[in-house]
Amino acid sequence: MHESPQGATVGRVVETEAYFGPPGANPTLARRARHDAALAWVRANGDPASHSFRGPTRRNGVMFGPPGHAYVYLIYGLNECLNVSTGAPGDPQAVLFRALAPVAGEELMQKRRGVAGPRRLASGPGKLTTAMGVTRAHDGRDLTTPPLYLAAGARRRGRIGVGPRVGVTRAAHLPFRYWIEGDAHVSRR
DNA sequence: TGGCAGATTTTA
DNA sequence: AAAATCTGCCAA
Repeated sequence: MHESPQGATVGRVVETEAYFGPPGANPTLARRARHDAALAWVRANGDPASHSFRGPTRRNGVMFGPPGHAYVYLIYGLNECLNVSTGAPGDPQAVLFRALAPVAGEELMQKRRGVAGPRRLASGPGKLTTAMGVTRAHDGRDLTTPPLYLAAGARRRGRIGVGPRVGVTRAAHLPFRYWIEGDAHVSRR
């Protein structure tokens, strides 16, 4: 949910990816058999695909701070990506929000996206931040309080798909991407 | 200090 | 398929 001067936009999270840190950290996920091997690998090798893998920088500093804060960075020179820090201070984990199903403020999302069509307004990490009006100005913000915050809500029925993270070349085998199976607003491959 | 790869999206 | 275009990282 983002309450901006332009209006409010709300989305239901339908796709995320998990990122961990350097070797020896404490990777934590819901207990699933297929994750046991992956988490053991991360404990030993760290997560080379994570921005925090090589230690703190000006860009990734939020990942090393307390959980529940926005980590927003620029990718490929033009798109911004929104993450939430999830590890305890010093444990640089984060979850990338890859796609939302619009719930409210669709007109504003369309305006921000510069499109007329009602569908697929936030089906990708860059499209998501554009639609929600999230920029690097939100980097470090507490995501538990307005204007930009996460709120508990009813979860859509359906299985949660699990697979490799998109666009990742290092540690490409790790199954840390999650999506609502069958949801039309998941990003396409 | 230069070169390049990168958690992407859009257009030809 | 390829451009747009910024950052962090590593080599020199």
